[in-house]
Amino acid sequence: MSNLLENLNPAQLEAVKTTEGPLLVIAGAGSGKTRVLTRRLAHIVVERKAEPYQILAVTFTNKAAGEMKERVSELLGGGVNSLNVSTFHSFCARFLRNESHLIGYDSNYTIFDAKDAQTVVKNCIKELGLSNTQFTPKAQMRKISECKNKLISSYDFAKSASGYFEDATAKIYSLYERRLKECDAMDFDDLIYNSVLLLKNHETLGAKYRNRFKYLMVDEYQDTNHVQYLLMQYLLGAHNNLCVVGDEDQSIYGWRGADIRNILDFEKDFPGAKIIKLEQNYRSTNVILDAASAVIDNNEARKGKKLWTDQQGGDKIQLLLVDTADEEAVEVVKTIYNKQVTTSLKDTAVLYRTNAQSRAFEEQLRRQSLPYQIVGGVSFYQRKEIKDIMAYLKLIVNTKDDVAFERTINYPKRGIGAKTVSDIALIARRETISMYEVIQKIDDYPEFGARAKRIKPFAVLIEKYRTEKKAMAIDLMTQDLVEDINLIEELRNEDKIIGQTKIENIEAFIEGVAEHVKKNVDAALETYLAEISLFTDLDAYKEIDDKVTLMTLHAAKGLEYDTVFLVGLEEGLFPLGQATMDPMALEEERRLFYVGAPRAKKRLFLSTATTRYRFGEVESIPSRFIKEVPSELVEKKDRRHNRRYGTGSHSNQPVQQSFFNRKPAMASSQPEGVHYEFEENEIMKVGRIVAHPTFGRGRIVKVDGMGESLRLEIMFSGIGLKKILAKYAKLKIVG
DNA sequence: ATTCCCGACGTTTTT
DNA sequence: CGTCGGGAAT
Repeated sequence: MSNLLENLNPAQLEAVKTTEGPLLVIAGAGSGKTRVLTRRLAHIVVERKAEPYQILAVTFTNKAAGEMKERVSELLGGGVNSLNVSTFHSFCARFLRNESHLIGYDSNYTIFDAKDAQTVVKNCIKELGLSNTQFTPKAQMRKISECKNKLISSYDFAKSASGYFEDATAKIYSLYERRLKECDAMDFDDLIYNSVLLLKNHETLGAKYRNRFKYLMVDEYQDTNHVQYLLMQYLLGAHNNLCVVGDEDQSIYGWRGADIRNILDFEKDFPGAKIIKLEQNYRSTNVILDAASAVIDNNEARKGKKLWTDQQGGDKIQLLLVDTADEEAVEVVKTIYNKQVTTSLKDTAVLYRTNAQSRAFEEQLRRQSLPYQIVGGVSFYQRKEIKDIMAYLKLIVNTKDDVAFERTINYPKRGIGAKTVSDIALIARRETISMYEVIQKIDDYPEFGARAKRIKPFAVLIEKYRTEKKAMAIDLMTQDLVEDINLIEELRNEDKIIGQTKIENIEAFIEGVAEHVKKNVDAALETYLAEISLFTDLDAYKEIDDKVTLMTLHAAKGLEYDTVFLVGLEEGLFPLGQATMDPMALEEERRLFYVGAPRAKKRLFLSTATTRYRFGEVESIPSRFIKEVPSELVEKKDRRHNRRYGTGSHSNQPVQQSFFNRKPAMASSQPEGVHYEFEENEIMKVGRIVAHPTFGRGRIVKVDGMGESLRLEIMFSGIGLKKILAKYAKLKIVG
């Protein structure tokens, strides 16, 4: 197995061979980080320093964990199942399955996703009688999450809270915690938070795990937050064998509590730590690296590192200037289309700052019949129909899960209205039992009259599957359940067209369960649910298909493509909104650019539009990041119809443009500063034939309002009458 | 209980 | 254009 140490540059070799004591590996983009991590792990095993199960390696995504596991397994000649390579969240979830009884949780506790958690917060705000405009679930959830990431309990928070707003948040936080506990549920943050508390407060437990793991490794260390940092501290035994790999310049999760100090202070935290820098890049051309380096050089908070490559030169970076987001998509797709001959589609990616930007590209790619896939956005497991069926399964596993109860009790319809549900909730609170328990004993509560009859079958149904899940393969059980509740029928009735895709999703879900069963005979529903609760869309992504990939910059981390289009480089979009005002946030945006650019191996395209719709139509000015790229590395392509603005010039007079008046304006190449005040109705009048991106062709039958609030009623062939707000619908006039 | 219509909101990034 | 909540109609 001596080949473990072959084909490594000196720094990489050093990192692989340094197995003892604290080690920080600073790994620039494309510097062979994964190679080092996997070789190092395999090296420890081969040298018999530890058994595979005594090594713990943590990453952030399931995908990264899966890859690492696979590659280590290959290096070791396969068949090694006992490797502990997992994400922070899944490691903790498993840990808690074994140990959560110590904090009063059942081992079959439920994991609430972000949306479930927010629903609970919303209910708490309502229950406390607080104004839901002053206290939005989103903002409160964020504060709670922030606390948990810093290991601040609701109790601690309440103690230090001052003023009306903080007091209210404290109340929401503690009620939220109580509700979670009552549901036997944890949110994402709890998984790590509770694990840390357990290790901290139960000395014997801590000792057990510290004894067990002889080597710890953390990938993407720059993205760890405080609790994650603590988790590693509590797992780290006296041997001090902690290896962290990261790159402070790639820290892009500050908004999720990632604490860049973890990596910056590593030497302070672990005296005598060895530091190895991997600075040779094996991925991108010199041009691309120079551009990325030049931009990141504008940041203050960094250790300083210089990436280099021996691939000299390379294609210049193409800067594309266009008028609108739509034309940006047209130009990008045109370029992809022409490049197909030289670059296969699977080696091409379009990266953007926000998911909302994907639409225009999707539309154009579809128009050109170029296959594409979107990574991220609405994940499969977040779709309504999937969450619905999962809610049934969750309730079957954990009847205390009131969120699942409320989701399933009247879907598909059983004639149980809001009133009955809130009555059930009230009694559940009063008796401190779960909502499900209330309906099980419904006859005991005189509050329910004849209505109770309608609820009973639901309890019978759930009980049936609680028994069935013990005796039956879970894929067959799920299939049964779907038939039992008539879900397919229900979906078909809701909407003919949309229903069909939902039905397909349900079928795909069942297929997924079946696959899981194939891999794990006797698979338990409990563990399967736990697993998929931590899945993301990213994890399913494979680069096998020959498709163009569309995703956010965040999602692109760790991936690489021959050709990359970095789009929407405009002030306010990238860097995004508030970040332009806040220096720290701006640095994070800059790091995001630094993460994104070297995703390109050979060719990098940047693009900017001069107008873009974001909350009304606003004029965009080019991103400062464009100016930070040395101009000799850039080739400019101006595809604007109306070149009123230079690349860097600012127009202090925003041009009021709506979708409708823009078209004629462009055609007639107007001089600067002209306002195009068309009477929209001139164009959008009854009888006109228009094309809608999703509904197809249709005829305008009614026009209402004007300007921003112009409303149209359009009769679409095959679909029917639709009411549409013209401001948003991307309509084209056809006749 | 359910359905439908209106207005008000909203967009970062994700385990 | 989505989702959500409120309120009225059925």
